[in-house]
Amino acid sequence: MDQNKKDRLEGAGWRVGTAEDFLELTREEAAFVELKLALAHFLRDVRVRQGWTQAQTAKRLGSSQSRFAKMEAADASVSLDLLVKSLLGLGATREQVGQVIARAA
Amino acid sequence: MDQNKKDRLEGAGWRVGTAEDFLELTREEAAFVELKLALAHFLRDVRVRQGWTQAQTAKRLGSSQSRFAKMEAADASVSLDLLVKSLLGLGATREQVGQVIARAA
DNA sequence: GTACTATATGTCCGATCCGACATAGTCGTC
DNA sequence: GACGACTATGTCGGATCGGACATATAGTAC
Repeated sequence: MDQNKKDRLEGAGWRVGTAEDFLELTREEAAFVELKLALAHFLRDVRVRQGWTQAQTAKRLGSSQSRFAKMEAADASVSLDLLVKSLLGLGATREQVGQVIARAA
Repeated sequence: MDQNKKDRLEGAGWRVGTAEDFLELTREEAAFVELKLALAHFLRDVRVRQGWTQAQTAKRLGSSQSRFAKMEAADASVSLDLLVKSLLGLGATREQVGQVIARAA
């Protein structure tokens, strides 16, 4: 974000900064959501790389399209358990999951 | 396990093999429990390294001694979410968590 | 053996999660 | 612009999780 836009927004009563600042997350809360986001993106990658739709993939996992969409969106209603189990269920390895979490992508 | 013992046990009606075979876990179920175990051990390491008791550590996290004991034991009633949040809450980094999951310890 | 501290196990109930369904967007193709 | 396939969002009932408490077990010092 450039400085002009920042100034304009702040002038209009917005606080501008990182998601952490904005939502006033603690360090560990921020780390946790980033971690979930990383897994969610990886989940999408895995699916898209196979050329599957959300509905197909969900069925394969015994879930529903809507929940799978929420997984990919790292929705607040999806747990780390569900994300990790889904990744493993789609063939990802423990090593891959760990690397994604550790940032290495 | 040596072959003699294996034979004796199987002769007595036991199936002998890995935990995976015994409990008939699928590959991803096995990977998931191993992953939880790794985090649970790491959690204990972190606590012990600081010289804290379970009760002290639990209080610090806003939890109870009994639940913390279950975390360290990777009890079935403990989620990945709780394990990861607890580790981050004790100061572990995302990178460390990822490495533990990826096996590198 | 008792007393004390630390850890483990069992249970309860309020909170959160998950599959399912409905429905609303989005993007092509005709 | 209507249709179709895909994805996103809202909600609900049943299932699972989590803090708390009680209690059991393990280890140590006296």
